[in-house]
Amino acid sequence: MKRGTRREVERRLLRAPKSEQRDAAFRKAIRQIPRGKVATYGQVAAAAGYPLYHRHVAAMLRRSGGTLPWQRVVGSGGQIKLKYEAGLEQRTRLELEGVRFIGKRVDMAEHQHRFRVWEFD
DNA sequence: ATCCTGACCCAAG
DNA sequence: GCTTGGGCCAGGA
Repeated sequence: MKRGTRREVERRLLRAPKSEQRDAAFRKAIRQIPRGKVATYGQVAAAAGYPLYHRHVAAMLRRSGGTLPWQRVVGSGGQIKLKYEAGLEQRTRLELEGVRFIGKRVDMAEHQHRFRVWEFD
């Protein structure tokens, strides 16, 4: 993927619709979740600077194909929100990263990612 | 403008 | 553990 100078990126963002900026912020937050850790939709939204936009994180994830570690985003309490096969795949992917489950939920005490507070933009 | 929908969330019962 | 109802917000029809 082409990088672009910081200036170009900034200019593109200014021109972009608000929803694009939001999604970019979501993606940025999600990319910061390391292997073996997870964050909730709400935490991603808040970390990105958009509290109350948890549903939109899900919407963005749904559209965005493959480019993100989507399996690391779960529902509150560590619940997997995807249904059927997709849900199983997410669980499998997480377990492959070493994430342990307690029943149907991710062991959040052990695997929840804490976003650093100083990463605004 | 209205109505519906969603990989959500939370408090109740 | 459930199930329900309400709140939340933007996008699409």
